[in-house]
Amino acid sequence: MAISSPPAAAPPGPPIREELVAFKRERILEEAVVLFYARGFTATTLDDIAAALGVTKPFIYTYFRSKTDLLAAICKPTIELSLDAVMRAASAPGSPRARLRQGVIDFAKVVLSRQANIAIFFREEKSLHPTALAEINGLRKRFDRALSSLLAEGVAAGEFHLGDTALASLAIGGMISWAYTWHRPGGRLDLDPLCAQMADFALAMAGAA
Amino acid sequence: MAISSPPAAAPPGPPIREELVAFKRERILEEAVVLFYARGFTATTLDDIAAALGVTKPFIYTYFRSKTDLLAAICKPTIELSLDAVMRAASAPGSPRARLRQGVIDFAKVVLSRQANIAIFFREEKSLHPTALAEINGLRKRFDRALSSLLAEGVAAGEFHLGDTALASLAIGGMISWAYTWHRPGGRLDLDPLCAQMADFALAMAGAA
DNA sequence: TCTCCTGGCTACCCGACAGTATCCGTCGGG
DNA sequence: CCCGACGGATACTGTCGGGTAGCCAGGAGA
Repeated sequence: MAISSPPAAAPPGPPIREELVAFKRERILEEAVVLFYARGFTATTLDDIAAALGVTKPFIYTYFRSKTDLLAAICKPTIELSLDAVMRAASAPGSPRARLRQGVIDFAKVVLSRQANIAIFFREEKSLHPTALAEINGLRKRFDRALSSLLAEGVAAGEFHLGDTALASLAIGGMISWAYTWHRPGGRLDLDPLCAQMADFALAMAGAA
Repeated sequence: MAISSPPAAAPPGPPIREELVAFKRERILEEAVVLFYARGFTATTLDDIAAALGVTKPFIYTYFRSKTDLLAAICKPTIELSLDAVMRAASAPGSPRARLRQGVIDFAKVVLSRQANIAIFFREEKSLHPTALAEINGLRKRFDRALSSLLAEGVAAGEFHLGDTALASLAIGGMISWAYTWHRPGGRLDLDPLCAQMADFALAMAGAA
């Protein structure tokens, strides 16, 4: 289901060759993230990305079908990681309280460690191919549902106190997601205490005082 | 020699003419918001906007200097309204608790009623002229400071319980701002109850249980 | 050393869009 | 009934960026 695989890569190819291809793709993505984040998607040309890599435009075209394909490859895996974080929390053992705390921490870590990717997704959503956008929005729906049902579980267990779990999941998700807007790596707070405080806020919102 | 018709719009110009100009500017902005919101800034051409208004491109150029000027005129007043909401709350009489509640409600109303403008700002930030962006970011700084000091006041009064008021103001501001992402007018919840619930979340985060 | 063949580069095309120079119809005033 | 001015349209230009066709270098095998 490789959303963006090299057009003419033979599946049973030589072993090392595949790794080379993967490595090149990864380097292209890295540089693209830096530039898209700094200048925006449309303001960044493929020539810019190629120049940053010390290659030329056709090089990129041998590893990605199009500019929007590149964008999708930046956004989708990051959203998948966010979903993973909350899914893990939803299906883990332990009290809803502990699981919510851990889920929020893991999700916050994804947001903060892949800040640029997150920012690019939310800013450039409109530039994604409709199909890719639909896939990603499916992931986001599952994210909200998982968080919401974890909250509902906590309410049923008497640990949380809130009326509208769907709204609360949007509020909690929003509070964390928003961090891509203001977080500056190497700022006043380190990653771990920051995530811990966010988790405290989330627990407060859930009425787990 | 009272030549009574200044060629360009002079401050003491004719009375009704000014209103006409303001009206045309407003209509242009309205249509631009709709299109920028739906398709994105760079994907929308000035010809598109002109067509939606039933006019042509030079018409727009007589009321706005450039495409980015149009963008600034969409974003800045909306951010000003947000700042107003929290400034009013900060300098109002009453308990910190009541003022935080009201401030959050007012701010949420700005976000939800001008959802498209907010979305455009956060998505197209990079397309703003650096000067305009700097002005807007100044407003946002003041927003955070005002909210943060209201929280500090509540802590001093013993009504709120939290350690880091600066972080809390980012978290609360983020939770509300994020609503532009998911709110659908005419959805499950009406405006007023929605804002009220957001205010409850904010109070919970402030430790005002 | 000759010859494929693969991977990357040079050089180009084409469409699109911001911004502008110029023209035209209309309307008020004399 | 003419004149001048103004609002707006038509039509053009310059530029820029995504995407592609075709060439060339260099290594591996014979």
